[in-house]
Amino acid sequence: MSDVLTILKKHHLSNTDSRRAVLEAFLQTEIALAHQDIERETKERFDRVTIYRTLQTFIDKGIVHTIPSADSGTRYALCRENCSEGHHHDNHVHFICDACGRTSCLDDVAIPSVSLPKGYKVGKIDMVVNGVCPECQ
Amino acid sequence: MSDVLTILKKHHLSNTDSRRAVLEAFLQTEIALAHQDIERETKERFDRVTIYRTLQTFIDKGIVHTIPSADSGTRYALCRENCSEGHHHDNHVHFICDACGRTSCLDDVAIPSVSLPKGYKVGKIDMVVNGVCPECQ
DNA sequence: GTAACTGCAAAATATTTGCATCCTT
DNA sequence: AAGGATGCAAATATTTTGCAGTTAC
Repeated sequence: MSDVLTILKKHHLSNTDSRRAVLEAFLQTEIALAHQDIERETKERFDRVTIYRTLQTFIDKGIVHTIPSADSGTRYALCRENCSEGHHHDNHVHFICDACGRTSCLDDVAIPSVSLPKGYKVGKIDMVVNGVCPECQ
Repeated sequence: MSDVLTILKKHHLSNTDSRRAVLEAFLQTEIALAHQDIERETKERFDRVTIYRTLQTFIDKGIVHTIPSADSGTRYALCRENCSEGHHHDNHVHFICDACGRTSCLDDVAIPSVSLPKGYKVGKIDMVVNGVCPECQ
């Protein structure tokens, strides 16, 4: 069974055209995708709204995560492991290349721990590095 | 001379109503402000567009910085020090409270260093912690 | 067959641009 | 006086919602 169907089954999601196409778009790339990238990758076969809803479903189920950014818009990437419904565990650093604009997950770089002042309860931690990627050097 | 005028003068900006009002809004709060917060704080005296342009000017001059977020929209906070035109040096952790929704700068918490794989050139690093703030515990 | 998913229309929200006018220096 | 800043109108972009028709199981 294909990866795509495995993922859908694992998360108890029905097997629809748009879910398969969006998942395939993620599996075929190393980088994080913006909503617009996904429309293009799926060859405009699906309505914009359907893609928004599909992405939201995937986020709810722990299949993809969003990457924070101050400048560019929201980007999405596959969760590599351990994410379950309603609870993301992404613990890796994200990298945004200022030259090519691409966002990627550095799956092998763990977010270092940080200690906050007394009274703060820590949930999720995001770390986003901007710079120049190896391809653009 | 007021803080506000000192800041404007330091960055060679003309002394206008909207710039004074926006700066005062930042000086009167501990938390990061969204565009909409600023409209409210300045009592809708200024056009939405003017506030966008004022904020962009402040970012360009190194007076405020934006805080990345995956969910909520862009938020802005004063740079405490060391930022100069075209170059931000914010090295502190940002905190977003999931209970009250407020975003704040933890000026005393430095972003820990992280080493990336060979080939990546590091520019800016952002760290955003989500959780529950002391007031909401 | 039924609940869930999709497409379309439209609303709501966010941000940018052009231009004429006004204000700061 | 001159250049920059502002307000208004409008364009553009992004995301959400309602609803009727379609599809997966």
